[in-house]
Amino acid sequence: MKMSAGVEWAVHCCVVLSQADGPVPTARLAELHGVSRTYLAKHLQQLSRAGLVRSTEGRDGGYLLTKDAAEVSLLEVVQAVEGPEPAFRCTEIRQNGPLAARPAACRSACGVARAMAAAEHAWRSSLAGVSVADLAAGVVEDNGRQAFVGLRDWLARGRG
Amino acid sequence: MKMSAGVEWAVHCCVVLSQADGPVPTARLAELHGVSRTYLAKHLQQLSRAGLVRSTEGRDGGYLLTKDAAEVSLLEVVQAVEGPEPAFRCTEIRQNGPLAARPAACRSACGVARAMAAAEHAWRSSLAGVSVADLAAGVVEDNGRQAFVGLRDWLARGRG
DNA sequence: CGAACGCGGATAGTTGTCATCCGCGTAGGA
DNA sequence: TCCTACGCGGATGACAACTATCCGCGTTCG
Repeated sequence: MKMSAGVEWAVHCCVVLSQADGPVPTARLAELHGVSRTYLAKHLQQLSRAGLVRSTEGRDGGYLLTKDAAEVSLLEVVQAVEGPEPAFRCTEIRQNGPLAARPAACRSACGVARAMAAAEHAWRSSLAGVSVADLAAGVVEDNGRQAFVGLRDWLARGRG
Repeated sequence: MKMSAGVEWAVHCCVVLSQADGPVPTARLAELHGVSRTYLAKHLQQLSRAGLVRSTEGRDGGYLLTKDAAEVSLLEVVQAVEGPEPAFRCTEIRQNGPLAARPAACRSACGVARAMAAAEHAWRSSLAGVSVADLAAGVVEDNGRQAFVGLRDWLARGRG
């Protein structure tokens, strides 16, 4: 059970976008994080389709957060990249074999699926409780207040 | 982010084993659940290596739970099949690029990794709170008390 | 001894992730 | 008007993981 590495990239990009003054192009985000430009573009497109991010086309274009960073939860970012499907998929094996449960008893999900769903709900709730703004605050806590000052300078240099 | 289908098989097998009077061979478990015998064998070997299940070799051999069903958590079964690695793997991209965080600031995990780890901890806690005995009780609740009577009969017919 | 069983390795088919490239449309500046 | 920088979507391919099967080996019991 592994999460795509694109999730990590997407989250960090959202944190950076929360500090940007204008649109940030893919190439800048890729250079900043030291990752593949073309592949990062794919994940940014996913964020765009999910509505978390807005793209400005044409020259001087780039990406912007669509909402305030405090309104964007980590869960939204993860699901934009990973998709909404739960990790556990019940195949209803209780309906297989010689002792198959009667369909009448299968109107509700089986106990195994219920327990798995509850665990994933706990996971999603935890992610939903963290916003991009919280993550940005964590960076300041770890790296000092001037951490984002350097970032804004570097982004502005790109716009020359 | 998908979980292996083998997890579902393994969990259902544990519930069945909790109701068995003696060793149950792989072929019987596979027939009962309508799944591939050879592939299920792989997952049962994983449970065996994890110590959740004990194998009796030779003729009339098969699998037994090593502990009381109330002592076996769903988390143990999931991790026996899926492995212990977390779904999110931090690649420390904060140390990449022109504005890399100083190594000194990276002694602790980055905020993103911390949030992800907290969510996975919530997931594991939820799974740890459910035992195989709880799942068996759920089957009785859904299918009536005689659900496992038929199962025990069917398993005994195999030993006939 | 023979039959039934678990164990481990070898082997593929299929799917999903990771990554790259190209052509297209769009917007701003010279 | 043209050029350039940019996002978008499709096509493509390398690689790993999951899914599935088979075989030979050792063990146990009648």
